[in-house]
Amino acid sequence: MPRPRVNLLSVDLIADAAIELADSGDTFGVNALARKLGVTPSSLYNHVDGKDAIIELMRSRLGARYFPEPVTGDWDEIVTGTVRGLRRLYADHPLIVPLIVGKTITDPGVIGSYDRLATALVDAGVPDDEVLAIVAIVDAYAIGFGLDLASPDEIWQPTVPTATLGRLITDAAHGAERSDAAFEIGLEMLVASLRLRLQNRR
Amino acid sequence: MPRPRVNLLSVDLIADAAIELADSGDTFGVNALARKLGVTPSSLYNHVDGKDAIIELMRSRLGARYFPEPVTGDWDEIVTGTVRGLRRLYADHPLIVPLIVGKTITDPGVIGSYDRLATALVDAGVPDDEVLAIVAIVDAYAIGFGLDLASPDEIWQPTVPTATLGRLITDAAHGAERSDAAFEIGLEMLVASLRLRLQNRR
DNA sequence: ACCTGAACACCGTTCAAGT
DNA sequence: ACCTGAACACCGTTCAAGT
Repeated sequence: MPRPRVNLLSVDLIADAAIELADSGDTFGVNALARKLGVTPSSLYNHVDGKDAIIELMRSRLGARYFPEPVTGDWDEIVTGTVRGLRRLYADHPLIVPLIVGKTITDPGVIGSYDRLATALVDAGVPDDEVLAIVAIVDAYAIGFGLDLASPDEIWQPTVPTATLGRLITDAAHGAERSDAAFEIGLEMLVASLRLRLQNRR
Repeated sequence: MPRPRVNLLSVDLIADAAIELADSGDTFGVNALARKLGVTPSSLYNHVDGKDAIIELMRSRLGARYFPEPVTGDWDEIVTGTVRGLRRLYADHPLIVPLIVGKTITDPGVIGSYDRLATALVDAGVPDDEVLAIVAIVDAYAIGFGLDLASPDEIWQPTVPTATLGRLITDAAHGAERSDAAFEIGLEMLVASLRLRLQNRR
């Protein structure tokens, strides 16, 4: 019964199924993932090192998918390219954001992306002790918009009368175009602010 | 044996213990919380509606503690006041951020804070369909800096050589003052951008 | 009204046993 | 090398039983 001639699992299969499971909205977990793959939970441990490793695997796989090649160019092109990529990733897979937020990043590919961003900022003249903060801001901006795209009517759920919030939430058709426009404006603001900050430093 | 003459639990006791537990870094959960309170897990359900309700209770209690009175003033004062308050909250309790992020906000006090911010933006002339996005950005900015303050050397953990990131992480003494300065600069950038955006709309 | 203790369905993880 | 099945310690939640 055990061990069919052709393998049932692989790291890639697990990663893809994990992403699908998270996207579906069902509660994410090792057991549910095994169920989805038609396999016993313990089988997964032949390929992967537990739940956290699976989550890191999802980050890695999505990173590779949304950044098939390194973002290059001037520092501002790297910033906008990276933020736009992250935003598409989070917009397409908003439900993985709560899963990965706050978890340590180890995947070499993803580390490489942040490293190139940090290098570009250093090369552009940003003082060392501010680079990490700026990278974090850039990341937070993308995550924030990803979460916003997810479903704003689930972020705030007023149980008492409100002056403005309740009306805005019900009014918000929440079209992708409108959110896209707001995102681009915010990104321009971000880059303009960084540019200003750089000029003052030189 | 059960039911001592004086109650062992109350909503406030549970909330405070939950915050302490989360801050301690031990894995957060109903069982661990009950253990900390010297009580059976099922006892908690006489006062509180389960794990998610406890987390929302933590948000409520911390919100009341860090915003003892409503933030008032012009829209920009409300923005800066709210962001600074949120940032102090997240900086003092960084480990609750992963717990609350992405979870629906229902607490009337916290809803009220966001409602006042939204109202101020509407009054200042921000178009309805952009207010929610801006509120989300403001929130993401505070959360991002809260996470950043937590422990940056745990966010990125390079396993391969890096050009810049590894050096910055080891160099970053990560003093509170330096992070404070970066936060204030970023906040000024944020408000300046919003102000510019408002002028163009009028 | 408030707490216990038993029970339930479910976690994530380990490991011996099979091929 | 890869999968199963049993086992483990642990979840969150419900509920009858006690005072």
